Formats: sequence, structure tokens, C-alpha cells
Amino acid sequence: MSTAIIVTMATSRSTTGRSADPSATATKLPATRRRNARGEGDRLRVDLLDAAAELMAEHGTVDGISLRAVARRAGVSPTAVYRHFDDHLDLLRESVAQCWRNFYDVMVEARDSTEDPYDAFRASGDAYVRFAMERQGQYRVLFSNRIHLDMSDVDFPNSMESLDDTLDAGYSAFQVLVGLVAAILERNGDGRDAFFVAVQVHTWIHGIVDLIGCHPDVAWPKTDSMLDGLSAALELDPR
Amino acid sequence: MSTAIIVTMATSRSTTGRSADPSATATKLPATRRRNARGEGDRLRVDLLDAAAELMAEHGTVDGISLRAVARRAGVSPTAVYRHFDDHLDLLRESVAQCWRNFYDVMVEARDSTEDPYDAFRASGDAYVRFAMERQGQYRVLFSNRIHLDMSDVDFPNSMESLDDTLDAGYSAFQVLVGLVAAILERNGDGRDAFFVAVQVHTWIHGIVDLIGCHPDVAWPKTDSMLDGLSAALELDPR
DNA sequence: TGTACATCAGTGAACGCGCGTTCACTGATGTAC
DNA sequence: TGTACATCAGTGAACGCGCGTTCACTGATGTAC
Repeated sequence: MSTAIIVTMATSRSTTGRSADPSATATKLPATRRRNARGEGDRLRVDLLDAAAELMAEHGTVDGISLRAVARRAGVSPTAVYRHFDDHLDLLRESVAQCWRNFYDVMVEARDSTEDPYDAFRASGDAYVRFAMERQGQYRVLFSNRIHLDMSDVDFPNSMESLDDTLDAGYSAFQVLVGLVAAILERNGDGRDAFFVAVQVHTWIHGIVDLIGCHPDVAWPKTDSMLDGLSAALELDPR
Repeated sequence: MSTAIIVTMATSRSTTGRSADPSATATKLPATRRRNARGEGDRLRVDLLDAAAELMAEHGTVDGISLRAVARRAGVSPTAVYRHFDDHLDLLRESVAQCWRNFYDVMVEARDSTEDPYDAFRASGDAYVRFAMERQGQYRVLFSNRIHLDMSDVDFPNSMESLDDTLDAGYSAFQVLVGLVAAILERNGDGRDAFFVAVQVHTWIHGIVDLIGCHPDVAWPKTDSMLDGLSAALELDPR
């Protein structure tokens, strides 16, 4: 019986939604939510962060993502957001923090997938590119967004390993890269500074994924050959 | 007498403007315009493109730049915009086209500043980085903006040399880079593909300026040493 | 076992704002007679 | 040389919209007695 009621709600909702805002409903219908049970109100918080992540994935930027749009995507009224976040800015800030945690997890997982330093480096590079390609909007929010939300008071709790609380996940992810580069340089008996080479790697990979992402119409070389070219030029191949 | 009237207008304008929108007037007061003389109405068009470029420089993105904000910056009522542009989108499209022309001019000027291929390459790289740093917002609109305005019907007239009308200024600017790289490869007797190496150069430079621009708080190496590292790793130095 | 009540998870109306766009207009200026 | 008039370069009021935020509310559900 309750199922029948929910179906009716969903139908009437999507109909009115379509007439009110055709472009929004064309890509995705407002989610049909059943209200959370008594003790599970915090689940809406997760749903809102997911909804914001989806919108970031579509927009590729954090401005232009309205509180109302996030609520709409989560299938909830705008006012419900205020039960879990202070205001619009707080919602966006927490959403970006969530994206950083996701990115950090992906990097660490790739690094730990193998013992060999060359394989680990290549796996991380592939994972980086895959994250940037498949979750382009989220990637851009992290690395190519000039809007600066003050993230200093957002804490990054233990996701896969314990994070130093004074560092944010972005810096931690970069430290992973420095470690990977350092391992290769040591193996190769290469005296270069691991930090500098890691910056070289990161700037170059970022340029590759950002330019290709922003100009998909251009006939770019395959990303695989770009990555091969990168590790060759920077001498991070096995010798 | 007419001067006195203009001064009075300007005073009352800036006063009301300050009370209405303090943040906007804090950075820049609305320009005091004297109305263009009879045959010179087109000068407003240039003023509007300049105003849009200024706003791009501040925002770093094309969305969020409202027609009303551009008019305000140019010291003109929103409706006056419609005398020169079809609508909001048309205004933004033409503004972006103007940025592309500026960038192309800068690249060509740097290339033509010397005969030596290594010097020309380095001068262009410096000019690229300088453009990206000094006009960060405009740079990002060109190279790091996912919003795709359909530019296919915007024509890029002869700026410093005649442009093939079927190509846009962005592609032309990239051809300048391919030419620079080809000259160096030829001089060095290097058999690599100039297009592929030019893509390597561009992706890397873009990554450098974009990452540094987006994360100015990070302790990056000097851009000079990054550029040195780039030409060394890609073997584009004199041999 | 039944019921009153506090708590929880939200909703819906309303506000003032800036936006893109339209419409009717204004007032200076060059030009035809 | 004087004047009527067309043109030009804009202005100002108004519209409907989505926005962030506020306020008072609703109705289901667990719990104390």
C-alpha cells in the first residue's frame, strides 16, 4: 500500500517537474526518496553530498551549483539542507572535501596494488588519468578551480590510512606521488630531487588531462602514448 | 556647463552605486561615460568587450559574467548592450573571440622577436607564461573553461597576419608552436614528430601555469626552472 | 498493554535580490529644404 | 541663414525567473508512564 502511494507521488512529481524545468528533468528525474526512519536522518547528508558530486561532475565547477539544485537532485526540499549544513557555502565546502577524500583513496589504492615501484608509478598515473576522465567535473573542482573555498577547518578523517590532520587530502595525495617518484629515483640511482620531479610529473599530467578534457574536439594523441612520452622524457622508466 | 552636469551625474551615480552594491564599487567605480557622438556609436562595442575582458580577468570563467555586470562596468544601462550584441550569449562569445585574438597576437609577436629558433621558442614560452600569469582570468577562459560556446560562426579577421578563416585563432596559435618546435628539431637533426612534441610542450606548459594559478598557496618551484626543466626533458635545447 | 508526548525528518509559503529581456521613451545632432 | 525632421545613442520601468534564507508548520515514530 505504501508502495502504491510512493509510485503516485513519483509520477505527479516528474510530471510537474518536466513542465517547470525541462532541461533539468531531461538529464535526470528528481530522485524518489522515502523519508528516512527515526535514527537515520544522517543518511540525507550523504545523499546531499552525492547529489552535489553528481552536479560537480556535470558542471565542472563549484560556482553555479545552487543549494536548491542539490536539494532537487536529492529529491528533497531546499530547507531540508539546513538540517545538515550551515548554509550554501558549507554545503559546497563539504562536497569538495568529499571529492578530495575520493581522489586520495583512488591514488592510495593504485599505489598499493603492486610492490614494484615502476608498476606502482604507472598504475597511479593510469588511475589519475582515469579519475580525471571518468569524473571530469570532480577532477576539475579539485585541480582546476579558481574559486577558493576556505578549507582550513574541514577535517579529513581516516579514509584508507590515517591522515595527518594538519594536512589536507590534496597535499597528502601529492605526498603519495613524491613517494612513488622517490622510489624510482632510488632504484635507478638517480640523484635528482624527488619533489622537483614529482612537480614535473604532476604539472604535466594535469596539463594533459585538463587540456584534453577542455578541448575534446581536438585530435589529441592517445593518452597512453602521452604517458609513455612523459615517463620517457622524465627518465622514470626501468633502466 | 556641460562638464558641470557630467560631474554632477558621476557623483550621484557613484554614491547610489556604493550604497546599492558595495563590493562591486569597492573594486571599481562604474565608469563615467560621456555619450558617444553621432557617428561613433560603435565605440561602445569596444568598451563592452574591454569590460567583459576585465570581468573575465577577475572571474577566470565565462559563466557568472552577467550582461548587466558588463554594462555596469562599461558605465551604461543593460539595454544599451542590445544595440551591439544579439543577447547575453552573443556578448560572451564575442568577448572570448577577442581574447583569442589577443593571445594569438602575443604569440606571434614573441616568435617574430628573433631569428634564432631556440631564442624564439624560449621567448614564446616566456610570453605564454606571462600571458597566463598576468591575464590569468583570460587565459583560463581560453584554455581551461569547460563551458563551450559555439564559436564556429565567429570570424577572426587579420590581426597581425592573415588567418585562414576556417581555423580559429586557438588552432592558429598552436600552429605557431608546431612551427617553432619543427625549426628546433630540424636544427638538431632530431627525427621526432613536431606535432607530437608540440602537444607535449603545450600540455606541460598548460599544466604548469594552470596548477600554479589555481593553487598559489603551494610552494612551487620557480617557473623559470620549470621551463628549463621542460626544454631539457624534451631535448629542445641547443646541442 | 494503552496512551500521551517529545523528538525527529522533514515541508511550504514567503522575503528580497540580481538576472535576461521587452517595450516605449528621450534628447542631442546632423541634414534637407 | 533658419527650421523641421529623421536618425542616432542611448535610458528607465517592468516582466517573470531562480536564487539563498527565514519562519512557522506537519506528521510519523519511539518512549515514558
